[in-house]
Amino acid sequence: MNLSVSEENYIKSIYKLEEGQDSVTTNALAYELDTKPASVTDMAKKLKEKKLIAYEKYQGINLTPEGKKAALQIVRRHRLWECFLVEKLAFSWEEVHELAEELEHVRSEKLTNRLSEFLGNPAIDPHGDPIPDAQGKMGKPRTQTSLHKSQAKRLEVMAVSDKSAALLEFLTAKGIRLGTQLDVIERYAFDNSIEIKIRNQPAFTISEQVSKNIMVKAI
Amino acid sequence: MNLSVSEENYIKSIYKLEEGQDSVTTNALAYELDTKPASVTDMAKKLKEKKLIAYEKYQGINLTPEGKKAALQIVRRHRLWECFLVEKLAFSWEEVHELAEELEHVRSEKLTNRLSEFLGNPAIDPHGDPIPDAQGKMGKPRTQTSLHKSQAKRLEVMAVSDKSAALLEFLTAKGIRLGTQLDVIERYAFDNSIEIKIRNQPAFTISEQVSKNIMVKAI
DNA sequence: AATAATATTTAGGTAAATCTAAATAATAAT
DNA sequence: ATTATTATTTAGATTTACCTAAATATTATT
Ligand SMILES: [Mn+2]
Ligand SMILES: [Mn+2]
Ligand SMILES: [Mn+2]
Ligand SMILES: [Mn+2]
Repeated sequence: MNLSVSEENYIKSIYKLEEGQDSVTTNALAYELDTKPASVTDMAKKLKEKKLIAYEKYQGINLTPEGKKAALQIVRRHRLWECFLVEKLAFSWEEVHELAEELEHVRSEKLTNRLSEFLGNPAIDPHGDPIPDAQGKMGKPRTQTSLHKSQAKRLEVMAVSDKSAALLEFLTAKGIRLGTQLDVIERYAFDNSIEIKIRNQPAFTISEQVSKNIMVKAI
Repeated sequence: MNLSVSEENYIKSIYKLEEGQDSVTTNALAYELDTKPASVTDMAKKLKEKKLIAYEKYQGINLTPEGKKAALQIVRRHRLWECFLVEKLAFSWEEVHELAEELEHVRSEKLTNRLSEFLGNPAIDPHGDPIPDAQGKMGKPRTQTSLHKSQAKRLEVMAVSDKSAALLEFLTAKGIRLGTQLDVIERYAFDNSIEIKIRNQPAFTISEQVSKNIMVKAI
């Protein structure tokens, strides 16, 4: 199956939005891809024709097994390139998503597998997300719990779900990265903000929007 | 100046064909890009509009200084990725051109410069071609002499001008790579074939098509 | 159940990059 | 200097991936 760059971006976004939800909505996909609902409907017809998605008018979109397989290959390439950029070229985690968005479209299994090998077959990317293997097998995310929902007092940061440079820069500035351990000092019911503390540094408060996107594990 | 992938491929091909010639012909460019002359005329108008080429109906095509600058950046990315693939991912020289043809279109100066640094700022690519620096400065090819034209008896292979997998595989099979030293045993006027010998190995004969594409330096 | 609000699709269009076939210009051969 | 050949351009289509505006479905609210 030969996919265009645009088709690949759709497939990848559908895969992302499908998680949790039982089907992906036209508007959600348009928003995710920064395009218009009418364009999504057009592409949905095309991807259905190619048997990569199940789609009936007004019924939402789901990947077929074939579509999911394609999605996992794209995700694999995306995350491997992110690793490369961070580990070999010393990019920071907020710079790599955008570049990987382009590099992911170079379709060569040999290149992908050689790159993976070169990086030591990494299992997670710079944002804590698992990397599918050559067969498309991917471990479950190491945790599904956000700092926002977690009840624990002492936590370790396992992943970040929003990959915008804005959030990632903010976290870096606050000293929060993968593996960072922190204590929850206080939760404020009024705005769901959380006061946290890293090691011996002074405590500080983060908003709900931030804590929702930090995935944690109790320690 | 924001160029599409297609525009970049045109610019790069014009740059390549311009060398030696004083201008590039519609048909030559169509052949090089594996497209039709009518398409070239269309694109010529567009690139002229963007001031990347000088073009008048029936008069052939030349890069403007701006166009040349753009071309050198693309060539730089192409050749750096080729180095990466060969030196870090253990690809052979006949596999890398096609992959670099795609990777070259990821436009990020930061990525390009970091990649160059990671590779130790290489000066030549796996085919012996010089790599432009960040400013677009490129050393002259180390030699302009083909094995076909050279009069010398003892030579060193400096570059290969045809990047087709067919030729490169052939050369590899015959034990010819960059830096290989060889002796010319005989030149046959009938078909311009040449008998050569590498070290202690038995001599063999190569055709004119092959010897034309091997760039050499007398030693 | 009727109406309002929201979501989705359709109709009809645009821009980029290609194509084929036909027309025209430039060059080579008589 | 004609004529033939080759090169190039134009005219008119096609495909992909978008768009806006209008129509239609679905869902939520009275
Ligand atoms: Mn992408
Ligand atoms: Mn990532
Ligand atoms: Mn290319
Ligand atoms: Mn090369």
